[in-house]
Amino acid sequence: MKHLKRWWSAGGGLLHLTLLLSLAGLRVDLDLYLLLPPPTLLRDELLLLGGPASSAYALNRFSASGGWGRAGQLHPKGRELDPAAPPEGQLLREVRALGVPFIPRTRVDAWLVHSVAAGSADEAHGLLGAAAASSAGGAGTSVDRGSQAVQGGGGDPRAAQSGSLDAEEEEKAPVEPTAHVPDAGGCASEENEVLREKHEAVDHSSQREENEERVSAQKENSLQQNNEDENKVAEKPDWEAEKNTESRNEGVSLGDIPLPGSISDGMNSSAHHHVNFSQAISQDVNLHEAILLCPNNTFRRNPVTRTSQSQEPFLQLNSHTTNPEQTLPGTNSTGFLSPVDNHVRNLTSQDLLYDLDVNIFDEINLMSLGTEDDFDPINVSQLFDEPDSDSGLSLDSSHNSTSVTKSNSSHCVCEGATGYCTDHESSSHHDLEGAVGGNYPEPNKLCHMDHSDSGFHGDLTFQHVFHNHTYHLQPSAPESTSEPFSLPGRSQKIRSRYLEDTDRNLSRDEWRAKALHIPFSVDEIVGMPVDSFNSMLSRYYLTDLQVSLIRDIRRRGKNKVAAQNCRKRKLDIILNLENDVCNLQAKKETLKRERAQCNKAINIMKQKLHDLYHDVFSRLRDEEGRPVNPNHYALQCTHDGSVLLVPKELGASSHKKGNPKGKEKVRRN
DNA sequence: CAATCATGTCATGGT
DNA sequence: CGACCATGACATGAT
Repeated sequence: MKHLKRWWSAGGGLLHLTLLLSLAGLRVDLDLYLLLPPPTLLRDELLLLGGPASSAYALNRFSASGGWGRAGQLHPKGRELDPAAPPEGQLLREVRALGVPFIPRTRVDAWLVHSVAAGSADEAHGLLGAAAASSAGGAGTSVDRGSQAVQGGGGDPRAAQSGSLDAEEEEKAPVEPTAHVPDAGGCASEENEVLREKHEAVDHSSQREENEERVSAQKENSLQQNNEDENKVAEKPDWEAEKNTESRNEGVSLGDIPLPGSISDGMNSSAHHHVNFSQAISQDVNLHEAILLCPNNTFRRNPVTRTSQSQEPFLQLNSHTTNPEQTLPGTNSTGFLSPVDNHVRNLTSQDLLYDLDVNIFDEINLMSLGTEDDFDPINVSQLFDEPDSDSGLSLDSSHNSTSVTKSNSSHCVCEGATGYCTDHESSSHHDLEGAVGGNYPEPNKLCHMDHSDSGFHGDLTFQHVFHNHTYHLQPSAPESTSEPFSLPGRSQKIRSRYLEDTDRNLSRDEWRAKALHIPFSVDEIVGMPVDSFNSMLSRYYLTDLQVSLIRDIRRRGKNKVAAQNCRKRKLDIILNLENDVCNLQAKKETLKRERAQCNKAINIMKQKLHDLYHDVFSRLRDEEGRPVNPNHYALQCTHDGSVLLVPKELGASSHKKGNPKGKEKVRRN
């Protein structure tokens, strides 16, 4: 869908509209053909792409009316497609002239049609009829594949039967993921068996070589495209577009499901039709791996669930798109249909499966991208080995899940599905966004998934597909009680991963919460009032581990804030004390200065008094007219204000006796 | 490489 | 008694 968006944003016009419709036709056909979201979702996707709503609805009406027009030409199973349609070579040229990268998938379909047309007419009618019925069914018409085949084809009942058979066997096939390519026949319908028999005379070895070359050539371009996707993700936070991208890729990916392992044979036969399907082959292989892996991953973990809940094929998902809750049990593919407006933050086992599967299909998309256009083996190897990648964390080295994906763009889908993000993270963490504040459609009981015992040790590709999911749950056990990487046996990559996350403002608790799929943000957990917090815990089905982690997060968060406040307070106190010290020191200096001034004034007063004293004595005269000696006499003031001249030796005694003996009144001259 | 700082976390006590 | 807060002590990473 990002291609769609690119084209859409590149310019409007009838050409683009036609192209969109064509692609939509392909998508819708894939939807019906491969049990992908119905055209209603396509409408939403187009809306989310930013295109005019009228166009989206026009698409819906268009598809509902069955008028696929060019879509029918694009897709060999389209309603208007007939054997007289232009050869796929011309078709592909036309499409390529429009810049449509769906060529590979179209090739496959075109090949399928041509193969069927060249072979059994009844089979062709069966397939085409089913496809035509699918197209005629229009947007939003949720019909299971079998009924489609019966209704549309009207002829070959095997087509209808094959629909359900495919769906069932698609779930069973993943039991042996490593043998998916040859075992893809497990998903094969009877038509495909016929096709396989029809083309098995072709040289397989040469085809493999050609495929390998094609794969490497395509993978070189894939990473470039992937980088473009990442850039687009970085500059485009809306997860819807990425979801659409994933959906498109899934559509392309899943589109190859009905073309089982025999498709390689079919590709060989396609040479008769002058069509190079090697690209489609590589795509088909990877996508088939993906589709095989998807249910395998989910059900491998819980075989009981697989047998008890997953009996419904994918088509059930498709038929219940408008009511996703009904499609949930055991069908992890609900991730495709994750409605945006579902209830937020209901953590369920299906939600976990949803994340799981979405991540898986993210990887699938990566692979399909890698095989679709460009592919760089070196980059891909880095993609698997790079510890700094974003989408996953391999917590358990025993899983060999060291591969870390760079398919950030696809991971945005998860975030988009959940639609709740509190962190200022780069798009690289979008695969985890759902963990914190996720959008979960139904509050079922949480299924604590333990991927550690999944025992999956597939090849690198499969590890790549699975590593995200090992990440989700690995930290759960030790995480609640210790640091993410405090255990001595932990991988260094965990540490680097964690440090990376912390560098991106992803706190430890956020990291833990995401790891345990806590459906609340750390801020919520910490800042929520206690009543709301308790009611929240009671409202959601959370495991003890999750509750414990949530409480720990709350405790740590509050204590962290308290510690910050405490330190801030302490610093304030220290600063205040320092200010007090400064103030007191300044006051002390001031007092010192005042004291000095006072002393100086006192001295001045003393001097003046002394001068006055001597001046007074110099003016005094005794009875004989002689100057009074100040050493023998002293001046003494009385209460009435008179001044007496008292002899010093008599001063003390006179003080006792009252009136001095030789007391005289001072006479001023 | 040690010292210092900043921050998170835990334990503990008080409210 | 539980929740919350304050704070000392410790660990760890950064500078």
